[in-house]
Amino acid sequence: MFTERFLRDKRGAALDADERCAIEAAVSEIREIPPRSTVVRAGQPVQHSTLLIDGIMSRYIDDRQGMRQLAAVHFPGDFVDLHAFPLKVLEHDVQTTTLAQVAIVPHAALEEILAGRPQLIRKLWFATLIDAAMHRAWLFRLGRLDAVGRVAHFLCETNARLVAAGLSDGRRFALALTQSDLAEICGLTSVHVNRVMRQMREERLCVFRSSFVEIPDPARLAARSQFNPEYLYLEQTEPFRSPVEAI
Amino acid sequence: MFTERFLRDKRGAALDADERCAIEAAVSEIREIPPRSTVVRAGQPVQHSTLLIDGIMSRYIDDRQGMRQLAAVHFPGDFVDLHAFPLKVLEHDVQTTTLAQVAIVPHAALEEILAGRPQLIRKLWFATLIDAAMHRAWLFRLGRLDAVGRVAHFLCETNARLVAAGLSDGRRFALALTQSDLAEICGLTSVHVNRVMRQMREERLCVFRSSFVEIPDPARLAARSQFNPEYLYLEQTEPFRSPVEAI
DNA sequence: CGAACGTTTGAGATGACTCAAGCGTTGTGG
DNA sequence: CCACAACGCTTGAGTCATCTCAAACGTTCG
Repeated sequence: MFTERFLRDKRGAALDADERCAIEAAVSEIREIPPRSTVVRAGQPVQHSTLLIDGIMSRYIDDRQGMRQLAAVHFPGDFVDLHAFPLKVLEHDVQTTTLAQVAIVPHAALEEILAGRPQLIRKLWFATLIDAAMHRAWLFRLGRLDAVGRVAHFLCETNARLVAAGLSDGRRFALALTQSDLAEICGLTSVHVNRVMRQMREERLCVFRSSFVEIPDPARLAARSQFNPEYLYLEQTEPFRSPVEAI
Repeated sequence: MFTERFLRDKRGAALDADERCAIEAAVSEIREIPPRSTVVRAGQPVQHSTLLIDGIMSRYIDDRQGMRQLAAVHFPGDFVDLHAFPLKVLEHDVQTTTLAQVAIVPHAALEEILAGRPQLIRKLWFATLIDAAMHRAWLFRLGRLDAVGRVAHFLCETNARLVAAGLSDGRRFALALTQSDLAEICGLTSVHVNRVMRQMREERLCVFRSSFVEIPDPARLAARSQFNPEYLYLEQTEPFRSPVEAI
């Protein structure tokens, strides 16, 4: 079901059968949303949150000149705008990046199922704090890495998350992002992302072509970008060790 | 008392008398911590959280070459590492920046007072999500602003937060940070921060000297840095309007 | 008085940006 | 079924913001 991937593989926060049933019961609707559609606009009251079943969504802040900075990218299993549940209003926009299938969870229904389940509240809180931990990793990426490092760091993170979601084998995965998306994630221009991708290809760090990422040596990519998966609070971090490190 | 400033001025999340009493009862100890002391180290289990009463603390991630990226700066009234309560372990370090006076809240005691207070849980959750919203604003700052914009944005944010805490009159406030601290906040080198400060002084955007900040025209500084205080979820945003805008 | 620390300035290097153009693919309407 | 528009990718040339390295200066504190 659609709660299958939510919090799975998160250290000590995986949902039990009752909690999954409860969340599924709180879903009012399953919906398909076209690509590049705004789901939540900054400053507007939010009555429900969306659990992403399929596709990619993102959260971002625009500047006055039309430049955009992404603050998060969401993959299947993410409770995209759960933040809006305690906050009531968001200060940023939420958009589908690709065609997305989502489960709508009205806040009123969420409120009801949380009534007798203090542990579930704690797990939802935990989930939002992992988002915050990812924000911090992104701050490190933008503040202290060069262009190649930033892209590499993002791809390491994405690989790790998709492995946890069962959507990457650790070296290859589908990723329906454009070079412009990558630029908005990494605080770069799309032109420069293009040059970075070429360099990474030449150095055999990673190949990103036609919505597909291939990482020949995940440990080398992680080293280049100082990627340390601790902040994802995953159950086990084995998949991120290279054969060389593991020996 | 030391809970006086916590969540004050936060839209719809201010503590009531009972909640403040409860938190104060949960405090095990008031402590002074010398400047530049590490309070929490990444990866180590945390048993208590610290409510900052006086001074400045910060949370950061170091890279391999000794460069540091701050992810948050905390002022009096902030529940500094409340994140550690649901997370149990942090993925970043927490340090005092100046001499700090803190109230220690053991997680076990916090657990007890939360038992019969679902509203308080919600408010603590809210408080951690405001930190996440600040992280997003910082991402925008690092990803899309130039050096002057970044420093200006940080000073606008700090001014707004200190106004809410009663520690700034909206134009002048004490800020015991070095130019190196500012560099670690803004993803710059301290040398460049120095040049930026000079430029801002020359353009009368703001003067930062001997731990004191003076902003002649807050609206102009906000415009230069595209600062929009929405993400701080403050009760009223009046103090951030310039006389010109207000008319 | 000297050490430590923070600030200030200069000169030169470089990484990322801007502007501009061309190319390839996809989808759509004549 | 072709033409063309729209979009994303690629590349080049030149510019500019920020960095690095280096040195000097001021202040504080023991």
